[in-house]
Amino acid sequence: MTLKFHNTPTQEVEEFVSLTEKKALVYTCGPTVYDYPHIGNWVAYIHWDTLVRILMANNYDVTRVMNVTDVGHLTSDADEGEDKLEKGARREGKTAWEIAKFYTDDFLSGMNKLGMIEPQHIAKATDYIPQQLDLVRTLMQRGYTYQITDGIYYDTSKFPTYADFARLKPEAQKAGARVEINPEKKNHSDFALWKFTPAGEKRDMEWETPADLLEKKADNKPVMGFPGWHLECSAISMALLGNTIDIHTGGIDHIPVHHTNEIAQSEAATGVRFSNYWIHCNHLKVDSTKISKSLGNGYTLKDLEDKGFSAMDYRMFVLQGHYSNEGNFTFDALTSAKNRLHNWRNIAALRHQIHDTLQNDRDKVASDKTVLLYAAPQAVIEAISNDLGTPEALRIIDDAFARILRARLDNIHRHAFLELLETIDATLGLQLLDSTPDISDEAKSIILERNRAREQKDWLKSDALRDRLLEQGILIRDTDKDSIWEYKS
RNA sequence: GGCGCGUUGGCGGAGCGGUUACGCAGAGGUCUGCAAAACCUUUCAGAUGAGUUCGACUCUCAUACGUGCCUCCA
Repeated sequence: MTLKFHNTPTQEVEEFVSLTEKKALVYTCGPTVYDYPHIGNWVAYIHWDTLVRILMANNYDVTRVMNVTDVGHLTSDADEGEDKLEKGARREGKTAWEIAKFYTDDFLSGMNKLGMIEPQHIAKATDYIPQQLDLVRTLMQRGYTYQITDGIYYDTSKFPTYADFARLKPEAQKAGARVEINPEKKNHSDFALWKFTPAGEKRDMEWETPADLLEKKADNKPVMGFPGWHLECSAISMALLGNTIDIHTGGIDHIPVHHTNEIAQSEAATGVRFSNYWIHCNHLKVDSTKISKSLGNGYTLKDLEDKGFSAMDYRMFVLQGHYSNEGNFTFDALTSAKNRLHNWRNIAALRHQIHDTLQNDRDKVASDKTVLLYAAPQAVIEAISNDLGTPEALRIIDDAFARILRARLDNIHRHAFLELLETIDATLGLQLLDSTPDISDEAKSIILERNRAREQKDWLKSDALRDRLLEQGILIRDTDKDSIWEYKS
């Protein structure tokens, strides 16, 4: 099967060809762990989880790295702002290290709730300080750096293709820029590789700047410092995956600055292409407007849970939209997604109610319905392989489920049905199988008893038994042949 | 000023060059011991104007409106 992705540099949907056959090296720009992630942040990770799943469904051996930014991410890219971690630490009266640990753990637990496949490597920026310093050293030796008062900077004018990736037009951009320009910088787009701790300050997180990286030293005191944000992704990616990787993912906001800078510093250092494919997801709006702290619409998973929505409900909501489109979150839309997932679960639960022999299955192969059901898993994989077309995949699943719902239980091909459910869980991570356990033997015997009562037209008894099942969270609906149970919503 | 994304039926929101999304809500009906479900029907679907085409909601261009990025952010 052909895998295709929209590749940012070419702005086209391209066929995916990996560096090594059937192996995929993937790098995901991870969270800055200074606060709870909001639903907009999670959109990206849900899409990248789908990316990993569809690679695996196409038999790729995936090695994925996600960094955790636990140092150096400034609140402003004018390279003057505070470090987010240090700021968060002051806010909560803790050290930056404690803040990083707390929010990293919270992030990982969120990934788990959302049913994500954990990357093979979760790399903390602070664990890769030597590699980052090595990268600065290489860039220095190649003449790409210069030192000013507050740090060591990358000279973007030395990298001729700097503007290409994001199709930047530096002069035009300047006109509308809201950034204060650091007068010591040679070019507007130059960025800090390594920042010096300001004189007289002591940071929770700081490292000694190696002497050979400093242009000149006034005295013999160590110069403390910390990495600029862009440096870590390059250093970690190259350390764990090599100089060139297959796919680098991120949000669209990363295109003009973060990824542009990653490419500049990585390719200047190695002389080879940093990543063959760049996949970027669009942003999520809430109630048609941007997510921002001041509007109070940056809901967290916890906020959704408090309102009665699970992480999986939210995952369904995200999968309903395409990653390249701007999404719009509303609680009505989330309710729709929740209902859809609930309906799907009830359909998944039908597998407990089909009692087949192999012989039955063989007989059913002949019918058109079962043929269509057999085609569904492949169709789902194809849809997602085509530039992560999850909305199309959901449509295919709805189609297949509608056929199942209309069919009588003994007309459903159990094997094909199970295969479809397994494919859905493998590619979309909705955990339909895990979330739909069989009912208890007691409940089953109540259903049998009720069926006997119905045969005897003892409606009083049958309705009483139905109420008893309802108390256990089990709804019964009678069709002309079967009595089917469902989970109460 | 530059770079993007969007505009679909009562609401939210998809796919597709020629046929149903789906969810929520309303109305009528079929079926049913009842309930539920399912199914059928229904309320101007495709911002506007051109173009390509035998044929466009789907491709191209323009216009209008909305919205995001160009400080940190997914």
